[in-house]
Amino acid sequence: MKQAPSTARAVATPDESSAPESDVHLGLLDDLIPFHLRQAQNASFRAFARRVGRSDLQPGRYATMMLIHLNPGITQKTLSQATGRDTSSLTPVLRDLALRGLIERRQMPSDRRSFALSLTPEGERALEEMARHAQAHDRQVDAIVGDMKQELLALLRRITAELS
Amino acid sequence: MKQAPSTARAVATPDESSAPESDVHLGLLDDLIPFHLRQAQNASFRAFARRVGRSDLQPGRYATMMLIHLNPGITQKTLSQATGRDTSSLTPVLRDLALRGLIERRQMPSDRRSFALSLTPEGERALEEMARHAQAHDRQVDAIVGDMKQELLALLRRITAELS
DNA sequence: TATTGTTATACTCTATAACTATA
DNA sequence: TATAGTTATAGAGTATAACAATA
Repeated sequence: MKQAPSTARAVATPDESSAPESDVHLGLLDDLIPFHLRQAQNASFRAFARRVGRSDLQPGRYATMMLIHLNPGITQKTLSQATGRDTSSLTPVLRDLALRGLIERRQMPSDRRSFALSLTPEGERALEEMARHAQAHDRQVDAIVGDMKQELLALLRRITAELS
Repeated sequence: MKQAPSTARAVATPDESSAPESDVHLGLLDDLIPFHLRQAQNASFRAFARRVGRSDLQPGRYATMMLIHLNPGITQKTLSQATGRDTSSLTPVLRDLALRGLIERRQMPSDRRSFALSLTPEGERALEEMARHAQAHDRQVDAIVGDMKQELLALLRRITAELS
């Protein structure tokens, strides 16, 4: 992910606009959606990680567990599609979660190649603890966005859908 | 980074809303800004990477080079602040770019602890080639967002600023 | 003492290719 | 033949801690 600028500018002389971090010139970057999408996502992730701190469950595992919680019996294939990852990326994550007793994998009788995923009671507890941090984070971002939330969500969903 | 949901839902029975990837239930996730921020950023990055293909310059290097281009003489410290990374994360990236002849590092006479970064002519050429891909990507995202672009940029900038 | 940057090290996330087992 | 998932392997990106050079 990253940004996407445009024509390169000759040398210095950039015009600043908003100065997100320091007084670094962003030039044309400042008008590009992919750039700011990344900056915002990055800031949001770090803020969330800061909240979670040295918790047992790391931020990266949260979406995975939440999706399993919301879709008990989901297979790895479906889960990988939902998050846009290859199934091989999911294997070590799920193995780790299973080893720690947070998820359960049951071979499906109908198709023994597949495994139905679900959270264990301990997994549900871990998820709820993480959810407390997440809720605080969500509320903070909601407050920043204010009454534009629905419009923002609509735009983000559209970007995701059309670029997938 | 990830998303942040909230209260866990008991078992199945999730209400879907928008079905971004497959027909996976998103439940409360679907109403959370951090979640969709990540999904959109992820989709945007992948779309950009797809465009660039097996190019010499990878997407991850693009923002770094663009910022050096826009701010010739910038130091590693300032650059790391602008992108929210630790200086130690930047070291290998800059070393690689320097080895490939794309950037130049001049020790500053005023403070010999610092190095002034700039693109070489070859670096400028590489950046311009990458910028062509980026422009096409930018235009695609612009088209998706339509006339809401300025509002979206304003929201993303605000999220970045307030969570930093 | 404080700051810029590097080194050593480690961890997370991700992918590709080859593979197993099922279908 | 095609699909679900694993293994082996690799690469990108990031961080912390200890350090060197300089301020």
